[in-house]
Amino acid sequence: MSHPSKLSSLDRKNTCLPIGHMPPGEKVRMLIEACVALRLHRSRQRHVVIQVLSEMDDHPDSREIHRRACMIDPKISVATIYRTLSIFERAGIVTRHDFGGESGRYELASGRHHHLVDRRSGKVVDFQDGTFDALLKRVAAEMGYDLVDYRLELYGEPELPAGMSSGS
Amino acid sequence: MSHPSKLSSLDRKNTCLPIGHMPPGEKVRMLIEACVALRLHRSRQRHVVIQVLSEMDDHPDSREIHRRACMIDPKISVATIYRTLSIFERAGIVTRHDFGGESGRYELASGRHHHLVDRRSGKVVDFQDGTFDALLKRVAAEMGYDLVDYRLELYGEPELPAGMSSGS
DNA sequence: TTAAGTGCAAATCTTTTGCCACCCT
DNA sequence: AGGGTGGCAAAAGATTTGCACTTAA
Repeated sequence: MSHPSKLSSLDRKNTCLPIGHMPPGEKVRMLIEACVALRLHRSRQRHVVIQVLSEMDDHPDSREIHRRACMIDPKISVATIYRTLSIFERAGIVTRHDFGGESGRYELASGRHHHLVDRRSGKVVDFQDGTFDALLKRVAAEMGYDLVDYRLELYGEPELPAGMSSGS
Repeated sequence: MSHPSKLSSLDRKNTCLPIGHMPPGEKVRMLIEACVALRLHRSRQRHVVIQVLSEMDDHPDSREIHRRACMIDPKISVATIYRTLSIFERAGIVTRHDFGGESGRYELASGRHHHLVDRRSGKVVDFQDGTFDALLKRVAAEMGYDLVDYRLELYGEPELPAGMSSGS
């Protein structure tokens, strides 16, 4: 707890940023705004992370995010990456997933959507479907619970259009 | 890969053992049978793990499983626990989950069911619902994928029957 | 007999932290 | 000025692995 910052009040908020498919530049602006709201210093490193996050369209792990950050600022440390991601996660700016099992993978929190992991390539496809929310809320209620959150991940193999050589 | 064993052929099979709510003794018998099928030596330690797995009705992590195993055989090592669980997982005998984030949690693979994590107590409630399978298969197909597997976890807070003091 | 299995400790890997210098506000 | 921050390296925690010894088949 050497870096408690003043997140306490903004901790655990459920709001997601209204980031759909806006251009990176706009995301950057929005993330900086979020930092201002959080009363975080706008340090050079923080800005680098923001830039990396804004340009992501996949779900990289911490190591990969660090690598990308290093391409902008070669001396940024892993600790900073972890600390920043951790703060951003608690503030609801990014979401951390545990897809494979190895290391956590991140993405910008952008409203409710789900993931389909391509077992062949490891790629993650995002998709939306409002059907689940109501259905799952009902399921939880039947067991006596208020649905706070849920995780839904599909694992699939790409359908082969016709006869194609399959790997492996 | 110093212990490749002969799992290769039985690797990645999708079949789950038909273990519903059968008594522990029967589970033990069934797991031993599975070991025979896998051509695994029936060592003392392996039997201890089987016994522990058979008596579980929760979702303990490796450390907890080791602790329980130690109550039967105090000299069983963590390495053995990990190695055995790993083999069992690859053979489809147990399933490993990443609920919290800390360490993996295990359970006997017993057909399709889902989890609702009680945010208040950390307890995990299992439930079944055949509705999802067809629905998700369709969703995946719409994106051009064959649904191989999926993960669905609900996080909820227990509904308070009436007026009760809430924690936090 | 002999390959699989085990224990132990060291090695990996990911993520967190203590400490101190430094920069943003 | 002063507290939030970043870097570095050590720490922590989970899981894996090399090696020599046991043991099931």
